[in-house]
Amino acid sequence: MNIEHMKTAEDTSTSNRGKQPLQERSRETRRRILQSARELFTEVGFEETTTHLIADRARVSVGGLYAHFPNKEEIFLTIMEERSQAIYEVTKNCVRTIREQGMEPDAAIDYLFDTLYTAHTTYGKLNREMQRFATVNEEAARIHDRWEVEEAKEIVAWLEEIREKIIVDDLLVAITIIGRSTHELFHFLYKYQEQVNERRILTELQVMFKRYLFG
Amino acid sequence: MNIEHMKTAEDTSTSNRGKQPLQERSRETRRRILQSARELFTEVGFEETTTHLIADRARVSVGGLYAHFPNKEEIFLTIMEERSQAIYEVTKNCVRTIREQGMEPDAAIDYLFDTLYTAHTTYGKLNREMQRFATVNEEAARIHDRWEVEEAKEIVAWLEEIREKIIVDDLLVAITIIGRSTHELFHFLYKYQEQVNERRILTELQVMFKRYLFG
Amino acid sequence: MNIEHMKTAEDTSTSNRGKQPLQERSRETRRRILQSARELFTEVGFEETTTHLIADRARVSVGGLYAHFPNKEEIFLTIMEERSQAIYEVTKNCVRTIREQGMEPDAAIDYLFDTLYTAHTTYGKLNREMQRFATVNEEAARIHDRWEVEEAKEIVAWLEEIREKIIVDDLLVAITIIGRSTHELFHFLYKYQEQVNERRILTELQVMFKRYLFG
Amino acid sequence: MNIEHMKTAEDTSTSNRGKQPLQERSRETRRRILQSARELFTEVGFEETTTHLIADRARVSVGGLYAHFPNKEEIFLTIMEERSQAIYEVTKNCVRTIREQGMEPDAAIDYLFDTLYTAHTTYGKLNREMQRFATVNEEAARIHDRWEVEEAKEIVAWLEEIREKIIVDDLLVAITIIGRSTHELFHFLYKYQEQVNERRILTELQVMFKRYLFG
DNA sequence: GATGAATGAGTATTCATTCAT
DNA sequence: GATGAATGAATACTCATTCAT
Repeated sequence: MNIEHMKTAEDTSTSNRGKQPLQERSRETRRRILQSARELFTEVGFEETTTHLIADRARVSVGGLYAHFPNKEEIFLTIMEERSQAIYEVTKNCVRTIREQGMEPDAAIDYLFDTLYTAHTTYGKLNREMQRFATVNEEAARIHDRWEVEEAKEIVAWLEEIREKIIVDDLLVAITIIGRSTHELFHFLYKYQEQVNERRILTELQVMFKRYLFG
Repeated sequence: MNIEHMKTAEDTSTSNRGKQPLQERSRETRRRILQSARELFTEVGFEETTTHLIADRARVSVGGLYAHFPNKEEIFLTIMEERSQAIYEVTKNCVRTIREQGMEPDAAIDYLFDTLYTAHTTYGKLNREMQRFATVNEEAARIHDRWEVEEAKEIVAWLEEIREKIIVDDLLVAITIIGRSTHELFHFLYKYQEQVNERRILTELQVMFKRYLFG
Repeated sequence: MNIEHMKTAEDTSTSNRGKQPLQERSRETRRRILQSARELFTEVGFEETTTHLIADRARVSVGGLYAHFPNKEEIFLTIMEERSQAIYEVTKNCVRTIREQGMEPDAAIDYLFDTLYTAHTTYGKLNREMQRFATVNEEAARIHDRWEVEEAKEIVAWLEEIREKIIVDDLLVAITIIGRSTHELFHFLYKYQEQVNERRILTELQVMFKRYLFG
Repeated sequence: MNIEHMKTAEDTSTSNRGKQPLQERSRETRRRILQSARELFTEVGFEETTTHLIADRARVSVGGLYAHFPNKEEIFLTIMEERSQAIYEVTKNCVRTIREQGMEPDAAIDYLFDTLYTAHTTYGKLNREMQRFATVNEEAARIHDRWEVEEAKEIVAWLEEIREKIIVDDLLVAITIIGRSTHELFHFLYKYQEQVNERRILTELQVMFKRYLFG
């Protein structure tokens, strides 16, 4: 992850992952496959999700799967791409709102993290599976890193605008630390939400970041 | 993970995972099996490590594996237990040294994190695999949580001693956040050590935690 | 084996053991698998028949086996069900013929046992394997008992019609004894057919039963 | 099984099955092995009884087993021989008692079958396992047949003495039929003793044989 | 394009037997 | 003689992928 040389996500656009079917019926089938796969990856993880399981749930034949995707891995990567982009969009919109409403830094941090937490929670287990996959699979690592950089860029751009209020030297390093910590804690909260005080921990996390950024 | 009701790890000591062979030859074999398995789990992860692979590398027959461990899972759990305890011991010794040398809080944080980072780096990928395994396997989750609690207790005990210097309300919540963030960043550093400025990020992490705890 | 509460076999019909494939090619494969398995179970018994052996002989891949049956056990049970039903049909038809032709009891017994012996001989060793399997496997025991009861019902029904010629009190007990003895002797004859006078022993068995039933 | 050319069991004496250890300690070990194996074969059958199980129960090492017997099969055969002889002795003693007490044929049949049933019941499942083993293993078949002939000879000898009361022509064939039927029914009674009227069926079996032999 | 039957290499695990100590 | 650690061939079963229809 070369955080220095940021490229925009569009450069290496992923829109042509798998085949791009021309007909409407086919697009609908592809959608159903992705939907089923996303559910299954979320419920039981990548390894435990068999191609038969995906096909059955999508009401497609196993062979049909391979008309749309070259292999199971590529199905996961497609979903990973989609999902990463979705999270990026949330961040981007957050930052826009913060700007438009001229939020105070403290309030902005609260707003940003609350929103992201909600976005994360929807596919809690899938996020973890994506992170794990990036450990094992080169292409997944590329996707993960690319979107992480995109997200960082959005936030850094905003922080630049309020640079004088920030006591941290290296914004990129700061965002890296904050980003990774956040993801880990989000996952922790997702997993132990029954046993810990979710709100309490989320708030404390915001306190830590505010103290770090603004003193 | 019930961080409130802390038990000491010794209570549920794991020293008798697998069979305890009587003969020296057997103990040596067991050691070789664990060594090979540890290497393979680190290199390619749990799923990709086959029993034949472990056996071959340990210069044991497949059957031999099963004379020492009831199944592949138990081999992993044994290694996980061992490794978790080792990390805990490092923490414990750190805290002792901090106390004995009467270190200043700031210096203590630096010392603690530098030491832990070194300890982590040795088996970087294995740590991640352990964390992932805890996601999927109940017994692994128990081991993970148990040792995490032990570690937290050590650090909290020290923080209590310098309570007046700390501006955080809930020490347990603080340690949870710090602990999780730390593990994640350690893993990040391990993975990208070639591409990022390791020292720079580690220092910045310490800065964040110091600001959070001491203002 | 509750011989008192007779249900008809049709109630718990087994026709849907394994998957019912839709395509003709698939049905043909299933037939080949059952054929090979039947041969092998007959030749070497259940334990010694490996899934690879069945697959090879059926000119199917191992995986193919599992597309048609969930496991090796179920293959055996399917064959057992089939075979048990076949024997039952023979009995049923015998009794019908006896009735239609108004056979004398003595002649009827001769006819019944000769016919059943022929039916048994075709799969002599398989019958024994089935009996043994019923010793070890609950479902096999159920199948065995169910069809034994069906057979007994047919014969008892006929005996009721000629009740006044029978000197035995409890027809059910009598049929149980006769049935079990018959199976055992049939197996004996099958095994030692080379070394003993088949006809001689079969005749003598009929004599014993006639004397027992009719005095 | 050539029932015509009867040899005495002593001819092919089995006394040298396995090694004949000289020392007392060794004989004691051998006894313990056979005892454990007999129990296990009875409880779970031949296949399910592992050499480790036998060794553990006999408080011997696995290797120790092989000092006394060349393989697992031979352990079974030794037990089979022993057990067959024991049953033969019961029959022999029965016949002696019948003779000494000058029992009437009817009473003698009752006495014989009641005694044999008791003898069988003690190792019900083991008997079945022996019979099954004789199906699969040549040597086991030889043992089975040899002792069956011995038993038959004892009974035939007695029947010869009361020849004028017997309406059956060929005593050997009669005894074969009776013997096989008896074993099968004994096993049936052993297996279903909870669900059927044991006494009722046993009595009826005796009735059948008496009618057959004496009219 | 779609189907689903078929493939077969790959997996964890078992267990009778051997043999160095 | 005895031990018990070690062997390794063998087993049932899985599943991503292919391909004839």
